[in-house]
Amino acid sequence: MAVTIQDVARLAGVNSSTVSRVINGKATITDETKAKVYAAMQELDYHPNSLARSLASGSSGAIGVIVDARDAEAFANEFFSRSLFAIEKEAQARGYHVIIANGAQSRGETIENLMKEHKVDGLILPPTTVRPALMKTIGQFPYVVLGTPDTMRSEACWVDNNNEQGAELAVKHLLERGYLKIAYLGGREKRGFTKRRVRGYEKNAGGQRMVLPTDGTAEEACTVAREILSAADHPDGFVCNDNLAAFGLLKACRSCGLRIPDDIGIVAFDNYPLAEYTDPPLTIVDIDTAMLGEQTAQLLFRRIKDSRIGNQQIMLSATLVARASTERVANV
Amino acid sequence: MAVTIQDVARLAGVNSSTVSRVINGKATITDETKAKVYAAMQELDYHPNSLARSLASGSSGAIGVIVDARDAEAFANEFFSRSLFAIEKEAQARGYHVIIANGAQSRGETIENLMKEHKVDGLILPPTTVRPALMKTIGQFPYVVLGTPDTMRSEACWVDNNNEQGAELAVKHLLERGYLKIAYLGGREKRGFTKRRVRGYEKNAGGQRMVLPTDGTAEEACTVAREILSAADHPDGFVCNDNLAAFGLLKACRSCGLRIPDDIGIVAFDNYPLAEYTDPPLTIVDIDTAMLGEQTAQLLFRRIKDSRIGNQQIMLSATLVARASTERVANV
DNA sequence: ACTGATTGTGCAAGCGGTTGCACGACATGG
DNA sequence: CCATGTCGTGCAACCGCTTGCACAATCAGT
Repeated sequence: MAVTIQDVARLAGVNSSTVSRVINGKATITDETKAKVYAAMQELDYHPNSLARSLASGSSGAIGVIVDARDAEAFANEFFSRSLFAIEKEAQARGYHVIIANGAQSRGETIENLMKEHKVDGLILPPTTVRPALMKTIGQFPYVVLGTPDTMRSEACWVDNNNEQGAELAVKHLLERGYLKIAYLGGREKRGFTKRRVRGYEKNAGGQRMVLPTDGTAEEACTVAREILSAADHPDGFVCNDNLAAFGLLKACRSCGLRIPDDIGIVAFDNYPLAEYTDPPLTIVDIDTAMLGEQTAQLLFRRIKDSRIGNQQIMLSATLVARASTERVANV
Repeated sequence: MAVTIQDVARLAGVNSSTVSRVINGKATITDETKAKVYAAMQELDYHPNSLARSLASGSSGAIGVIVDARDAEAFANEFFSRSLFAIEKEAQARGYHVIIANGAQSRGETIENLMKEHKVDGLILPPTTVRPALMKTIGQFPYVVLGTPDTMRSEACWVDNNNEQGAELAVKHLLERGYLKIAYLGGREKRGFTKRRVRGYEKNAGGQRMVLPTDGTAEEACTVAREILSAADHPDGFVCNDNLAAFGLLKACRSCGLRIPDDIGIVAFDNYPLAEYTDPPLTIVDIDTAMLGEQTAQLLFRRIKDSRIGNQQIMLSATLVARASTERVANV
């Protein structure tokens, strides 16, 4: 049916192995022969069958990106999408394909299959999948975790942004701007990255600790915030775990008649395009998701190429982008 | 190195072809033999090499999803992400993998390679890739366009939501609520889906036509809206091309001292989680992206299974979700 | 009991490439 | 001028699985 390497060889008057070598540049070939082969390929519109090539060469030419998504939200979140974009870019530059797979429903099965059935040469995993059981089977295989795993933190191979340091930036900024009583709003407290952000918050909040976890929705953030803000000595500064929490908080402030940034200061995590279009625009802790994806992919490809490269941990730092939601003149 | 089908066959005391048949259920096999084979597979922790399997069987077991993204935004947009989630779900249910690839930089090359190198059994394409040249090569191959192509609209195979009807809903809703002068804000007018939305707007706006295209950013929407709103007889109803436009418009209204929904009514396209958390919450035209992805994937798999299934066009309808941004009592 | 259909399994030829080994041709050095 | 290298290409095995064909064994029908 399709045109094979044999057809090309026949037309070019050489052996198929020569054609293979021309394609892969794996040996010294006369310019004359090369020309004949190229001409034949052109004429027949030859495209090597990547399946056959993979089988013979032992590498699939693809990497797998596992997502842990029970619902569409995780797929849709900016963090994942933007990282994925960067990952795909790195992969394409190296002639690799990206297979995405949802690992949520199938506890590890998907991941192991991708690996054991030779479908991918390497894997990018979400932190939740890092468990001793899985690591035992996957340990020898090229993988990188995108995020900090809760367990096996110092053994696993991962790339993450520094959530703890990000939260520190946020708290310091609020204090500098003259806010006195700082709370942390949003996020499921059990989640790894929330825990680390909370830790960064605690370290710098000067002994105070007011952590207000939610179920992750804007709605609950609003409810929780409203309750807190109705108390007499409510906080005047908030670090929000994400944009949803910030939106809920904004709504709560409106309904309580509190003004931002005069009465309340707000810093939110994540660089969300719309965070600049709230009223007022939100000061944010910027997570460079593109860089994150890029670094993760680069590390993975390094490990695919050279299996001796051991596990390493890369921590990228976050930066603060000040906007109007904390624009209070200090110590008024 | 890895355990092969031969190893299993040897241990089970049968021929490798029997093992193959057991795995694929392609023939009648004694229960006894089956049991032996399963036991051997278990004992050796056998995983069939999908590469070899694909080569022999002629199908890769993967579908490709092409994204047309110059920047990360397209990847990050809800539309794409949520559809992708649904597509992956359908694929996983059928034992297929999903390969994503950015087709933006490489005009068609990526797409053709995916197909011609037998890397995928089918493709989901963005509307922008539908060109006669590409269709000539891809026409015989199972594909579905996610969105309405501008050219070859009636020949190509696609699934889309009804943007025209969605815009009609929006305009009718505004008129019913007593808004009189309706404008369309946002979107690059050249883009296919924007064009169709504008058409739906025009049909129902009762002869008036005020279309305000932008470069797609919230910033420009804000600038454009501010200018329009400063005129004496400015519009009192807006259909926004997306949430970014709506956010820009909200900001413009604030700065002009116009109140929503009393002075201005707003309907925005797309079901964005935060659209409920603006001030006031936005009335939206809900595009069911999950359904869109699902239908697209299902159609693709039907075509993969049965190559005689011709090109078809599926149009899903949009629904309106009324919220406070249009909550004006009619004819006050 | 004999023939023909059915069932269960083995054999071996692919699927379309890659790659170690071999070998002839030509260049180089003593 | 012969021994020794290097270069360019062909040969054939192999990657691990699928599948058409063959064949022995079992079963049903008359």
